[in-house]
Amino acid sequence: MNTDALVRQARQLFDDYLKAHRLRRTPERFAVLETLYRTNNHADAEEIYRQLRRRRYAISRATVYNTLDLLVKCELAVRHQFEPHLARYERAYGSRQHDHLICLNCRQVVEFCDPRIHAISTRMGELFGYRISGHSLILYGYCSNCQSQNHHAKPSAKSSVNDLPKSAP
Amino acid sequence: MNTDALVRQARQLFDDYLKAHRLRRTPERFAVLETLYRTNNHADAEEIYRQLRRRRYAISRATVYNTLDLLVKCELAVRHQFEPHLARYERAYGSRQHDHLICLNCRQVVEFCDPRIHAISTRMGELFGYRISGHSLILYGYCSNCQSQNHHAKPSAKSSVNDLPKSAP
DNA sequence: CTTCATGCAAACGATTTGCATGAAA
DNA sequence: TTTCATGCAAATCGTTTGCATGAAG
Repeated sequence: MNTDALVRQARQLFDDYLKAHRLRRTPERFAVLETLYRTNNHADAEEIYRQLRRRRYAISRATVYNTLDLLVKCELAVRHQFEPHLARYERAYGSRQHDHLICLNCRQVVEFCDPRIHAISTRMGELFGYRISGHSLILYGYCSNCQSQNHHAKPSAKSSVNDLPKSAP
Repeated sequence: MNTDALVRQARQLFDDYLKAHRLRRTPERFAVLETLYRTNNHADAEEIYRQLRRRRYAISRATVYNTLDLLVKCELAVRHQFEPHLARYERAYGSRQHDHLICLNCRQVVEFCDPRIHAISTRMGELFGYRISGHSLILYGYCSNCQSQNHHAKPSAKSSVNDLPKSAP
């Protein structure tokens, strides 16, 4: 998977979408798209904002948020809520549907696919008369690396107490 | 399932936990426990707070939050993040493990079980060398009732624009 | 009497919003 | 020239925190 080619295609799709919806094709919007598509996945708004700033690209947080919303709307991005108070974004074009496995200590995210999830969706939809439009499956645990070490060790520099989800696990 | 009996048992477990950890057995803490266990499930902190207030029980929001955290810690409650910016709590004693199906229009929550989820957890844990400690599966869709009506109709009085999760589906 | 939980109000932090400016069409 | 997106700062809102008071032990 050539990143440049992927970015070019995503740009084209975004351009088409903006045209079709009579929205403005501003450089800021394309900059956010490109940053998301070139960033290691699962970035939050602040990461995208800082990455653009690091490249001395002048943009405001508000525009980053607006554009991410737009990208979700046109299905070029997916929004995830892995933990409370922090939305993470992932590119949606050029990658197949998958779910996530998260390490509660180092927060590493692994992606996986399992056809049984789709089967469960369909089955429950029928059972309860719902028209299913999507799902979110997150497995929580400790990666092999963190299992060897002490789980209660300080999380890596980037993270803080608030980073660990209080939900689910 | 007799609610009174359930509450009594949960109270006992909480009492034991507080004693064992040398924490104070205050009336506020038991009031929150009881409210959670008597409330239709999936209540948020504000609902619990208002319910206590409605019964003219004087308590502060801070205490409600503190106690809910405590209940999660001692595994008498589970915290869910069905939507951004709002944690919901569910009693954990006296109900078996299950997952959730949520209507994107009326926000009704249905619970379901499917053994395949456990199988998936185990399989992925092995595959990636993770020790799995929990999971969260949420199916999003439209319930039969909301399918007949217009999905874009105003959500019910209690909810607002912000209520609909922007993530996942 | 000595903690420790409570209540209040202020602080927090991610996200949203209102409005004036400036760029896209 | 006419929108409409941007940038900024202020507002929002669920949740957390600091500190003085009061109750549990």
